[in-house]
Amino acid sequence: MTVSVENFVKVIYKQSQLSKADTRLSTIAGILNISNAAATDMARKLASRQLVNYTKYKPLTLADKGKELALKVLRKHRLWETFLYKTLNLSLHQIHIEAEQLEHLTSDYLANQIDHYLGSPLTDPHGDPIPAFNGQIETDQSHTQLSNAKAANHYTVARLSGSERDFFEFCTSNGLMIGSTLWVEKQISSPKMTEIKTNKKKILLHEDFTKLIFVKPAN
Amino acid sequence: MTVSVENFVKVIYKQSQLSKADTRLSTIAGILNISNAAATDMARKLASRQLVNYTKYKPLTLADKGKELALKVLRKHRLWETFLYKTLNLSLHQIHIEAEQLEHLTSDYLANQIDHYLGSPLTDPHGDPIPAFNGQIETDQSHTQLSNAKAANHYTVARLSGSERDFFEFCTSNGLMIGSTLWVEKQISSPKMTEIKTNKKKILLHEDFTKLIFVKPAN
DNA sequence: TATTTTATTTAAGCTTACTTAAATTCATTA
DNA sequence: TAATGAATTTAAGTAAGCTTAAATAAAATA
Repeated sequence: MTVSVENFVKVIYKQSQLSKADTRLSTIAGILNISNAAATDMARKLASRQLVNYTKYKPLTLADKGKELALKVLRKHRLWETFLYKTLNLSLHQIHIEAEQLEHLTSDYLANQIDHYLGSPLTDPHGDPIPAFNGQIETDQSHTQLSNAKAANHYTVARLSGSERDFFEFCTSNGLMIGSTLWVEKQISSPKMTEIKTNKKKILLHEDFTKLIFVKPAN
Repeated sequence: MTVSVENFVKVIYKQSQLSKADTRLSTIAGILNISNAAATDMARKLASRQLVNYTKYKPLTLADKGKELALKVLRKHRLWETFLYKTLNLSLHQIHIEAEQLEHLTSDYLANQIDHYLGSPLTDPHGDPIPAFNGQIETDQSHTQLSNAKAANHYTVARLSGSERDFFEFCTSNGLMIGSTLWVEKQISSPKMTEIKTNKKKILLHEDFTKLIFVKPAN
């Protein structure tokens, strides 16, 4: 499998998992930074290889083999992130950058060795679930975006699903780490913002960030 | 830089370092498992990019930029080998297999982090020198191939420069590891073989292996 | 030195993964 | 429902990295 093919199915998979799933061709092409024409081409080719279900003018979906491949790539990505975080202490942003490359040239054998070394973790340092060797993946339905959290409630940070350096630096410097608790002061509707309290600090967060922060009710 | 380009300059560099340096086009093509025509093509292209010195019908040599690139790739390869050996305990053969892939998708930043984590080692687990960030590389002239060692002398194993599983498994199971000492009993000329003694065991080694085992006089 | 063998190059062609530009289909809305 | 605009597809073309087959140059040998 080439890097292009792996990224293509990976992006479709990730898009299909979002609350607002959008797997239209132009969306996929946009994320991959290729032309729509190139995406059409790839879609047809991968359909002939039974990786993608492709009907002209319809959104793309993954066939079984394509989903399997996407999960394999995602597994390698997240195992690398966890491994680099633990051994080399790279930042949340940096592990993503490096894993984005390494995921494509990692053998199943090496992935399993890393998994074993780490004690088969269920999530990576961003809180994203790590698919098992057989493709099984935990999908905790109790997670909600901070933008949808209810005011006057305690929550625990469960996932930081951004990929930009600014986002991670903001989170790190404001104590928004996996496992930390926060209090939702209030939700503001226009522009969509959320006021929260962490460790005595009050922070006003724009939707751009609250959509990327997943929380679950604190026990 | 693509994988093909990196491998091309890497192979030229490694060939140029051998005692019997052979950088003819067909030799390079053979190692890379591509046709001579493909190698000619690549040589011309890389010459135009100032990576390779190419004169029709002449052996290939590296230009400064090409040597720099080769050393960068080699550095990443050997850092990965050392890292995987230390953290994951992979075998001497396995670290080579994995590093062969990872070397191409590793940022300079990540390589430096690995280097720092390892305490800037001078050699990898096979005894091969690790180029520094600036391209400096140790070339210990006191190493000789076991096939050229003098009979009735003590030596220390300094490098195991093969890449096949069989070779490493043989060395491992016969106590031929970096740093272990051996006594050269005698050299046999036809067929070229070497009789050695390690830890009470006597072993008769064929040139196929003794050419790959580098030793230095034991102190 | 002439001939043969071997190495290298040239030529033509293929696949992957892209591009831009034009044509077509779909969805929306007047 | 007909027109408009956006999304998608088709068409034509490019670069990288290969292939095989034929032509040519270099090296070896008689």
